[in-house]
Amino acid sequence: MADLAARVQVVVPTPAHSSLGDPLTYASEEPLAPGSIVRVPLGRRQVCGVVWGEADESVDPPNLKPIAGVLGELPPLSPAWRQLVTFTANYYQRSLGEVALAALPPQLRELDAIQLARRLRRTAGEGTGPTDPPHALTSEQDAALAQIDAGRGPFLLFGATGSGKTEVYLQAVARLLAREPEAQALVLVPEINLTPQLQARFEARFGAAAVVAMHSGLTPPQRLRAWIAAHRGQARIVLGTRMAVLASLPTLRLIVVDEEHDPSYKQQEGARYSARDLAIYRGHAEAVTVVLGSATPSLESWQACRKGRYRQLDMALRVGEGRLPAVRLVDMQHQPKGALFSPPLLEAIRARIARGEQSLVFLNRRGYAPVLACNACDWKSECPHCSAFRVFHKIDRTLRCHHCGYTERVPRACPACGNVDIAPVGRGTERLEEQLAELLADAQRPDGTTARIARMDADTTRAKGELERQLAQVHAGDVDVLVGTQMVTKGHDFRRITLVAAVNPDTALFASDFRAPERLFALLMQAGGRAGRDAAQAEASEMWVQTWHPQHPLYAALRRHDFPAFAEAELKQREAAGMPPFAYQALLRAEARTQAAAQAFLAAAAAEAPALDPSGRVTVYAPVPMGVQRVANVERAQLLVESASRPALQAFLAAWQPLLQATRPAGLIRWAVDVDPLAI
DNA sequence: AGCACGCCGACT
DNA sequence: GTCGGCGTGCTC
Repeated sequence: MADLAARVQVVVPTPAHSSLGDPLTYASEEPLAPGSIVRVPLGRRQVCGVVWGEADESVDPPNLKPIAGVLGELPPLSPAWRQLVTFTANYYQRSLGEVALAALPPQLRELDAIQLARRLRRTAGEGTGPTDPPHALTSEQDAALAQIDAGRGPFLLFGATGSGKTEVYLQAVARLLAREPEAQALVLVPEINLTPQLQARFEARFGAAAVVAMHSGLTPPQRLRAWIAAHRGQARIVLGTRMAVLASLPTLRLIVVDEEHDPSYKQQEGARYSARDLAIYRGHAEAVTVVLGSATPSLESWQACRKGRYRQLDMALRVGEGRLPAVRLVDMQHQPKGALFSPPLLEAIRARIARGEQSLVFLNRRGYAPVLACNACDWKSECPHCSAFRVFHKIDRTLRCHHCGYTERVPRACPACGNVDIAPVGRGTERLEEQLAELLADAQRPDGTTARIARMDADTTRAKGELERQLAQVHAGDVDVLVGTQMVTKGHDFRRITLVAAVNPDTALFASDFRAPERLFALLMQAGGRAGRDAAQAEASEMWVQTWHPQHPLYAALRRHDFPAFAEAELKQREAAGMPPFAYQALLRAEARTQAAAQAFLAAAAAEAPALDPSGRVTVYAPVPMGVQRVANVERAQLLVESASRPALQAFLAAWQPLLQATRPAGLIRWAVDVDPLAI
């Protein structure tokens, strides 16, 4: 072999459980700076990797391969970025390479040095300059900003919907850039859908050239361009979804996490990180100001404020004359049996239609009905590949499995007994739309025409551009009643909506998932926030909740728009039950051919536990099948690990990892650890 | 995770 | 007789 003087350690995108979790050693003609992006041979293929350091001279593996290429035109990734990746990999039990490469734009993996050089020469367009001057601040906004200016936080900006949190973010960024023109700000939002609106506001304020978007909806070249602009410190403001928290930002000074309670911040596959938690870590490690914003903060963040770890900034008032809608609870026990819409709600919707106002009705279930059942035998529309029912979609007469996607035409007769009398059980948004159309057939708009009802959910917005088209329709006033899943409650600014109704939210009150009430409260508050955004209509705005438990404390707090009371009550329960945020959790998940094989792996893993935790600070529970036990013919089971001490849990997981790698029973397909799971 | 090699069922 | 199923093993 040629004289390759240097040895470098390189992280490559291999999973932690492949026994290739550690950096690999390669030969190089010259030393390479840590953080350099390289291409290296791995087995029979070539992969992208990141130089992590110099290899120990004493070890001399027999078959050192040489580095295949270096993307030398890019500055190396900074020590701070590598530290962030290291922390993320350790904390979430993944390999360095998997996290590092997931944080780089996918196209970077395919380019060689020459192709990259060509891309780098292409300069970015000018774009429009700022058009929107700073708005006048309320005293609450002013006070919040003063605090953000004075300290690093982390801050929790607790502001009602409509209290002007976005203006605080904008001016916090403006003040930062005025102070430090080279600084960078990172603004995170929960969903791709919400980036265009926010991007428009930031571009209007700072000019298009200052802002780049970073999310999975971009094309590969757009993503590469955005990443490079951030990495070279050219982009002043990076606006993105959770993935953006891992972006290379050499002069980062401020991180904003909008709607910090939103579950979308937790990645649900691969490295299952929480972008909100990593933002906090990054703020701490890189001396960066962090602002979390929400009208309904996560109980984790709320508790951190109570303990003085975060600084709470209150903004209780709506900007202008706006006020939060009155909450009306309909006691369904006093309504006609089996009615999906109670008469008073229906009446309220009619009144809105007659006045030319809009209503928003939501139900968190797609399709026409969740199950189709035979009236003669016990056949139900089970999915042959999953332990779940296929959902009846009337619109194209299909039965669709929402877990594996398996779709069939609805049978003419019962497949089991031949009976033609098969009927939908339960209801989804399609059926809601249909029933509402019948019930409101005689409702008249101010001009005497009939009411127009539309539905918006994942099914109607799947096609590209459909979401925007439907939103525009609502804005234009072409819709009187909008029916949808909870996607209609997120962020969209519907000016003419004066009634929001939750048709059947009770299920979350008694769900087995201990976070269900927290999510329900946030959902209902957010939904209520859709109504009465226009000050002129705020008086008439109402949030309707149909419930069988009108006396439930959650609804009592909702009625007063009293998140603090809800949070106090919920935290008290969590503390008594020893649940997060008073305990830290991790799940070990296994997928296998058979349920027995999945559980055997988990049981073997659990058997190792006592030796790893002699002080007994970590509790390992028994393996259980997952809620939906079988998906696409794969059996799934999981095991909960819990500790009151985060370091104890972390130490346990770190010690457990190599043992898990060694346990490989027959039939096991894969396994993964989920640290700080959102649902168990 | 890829991507190989390696042994058992239905097609030209 | 081959094409191809996916089970196990390896990658500096």
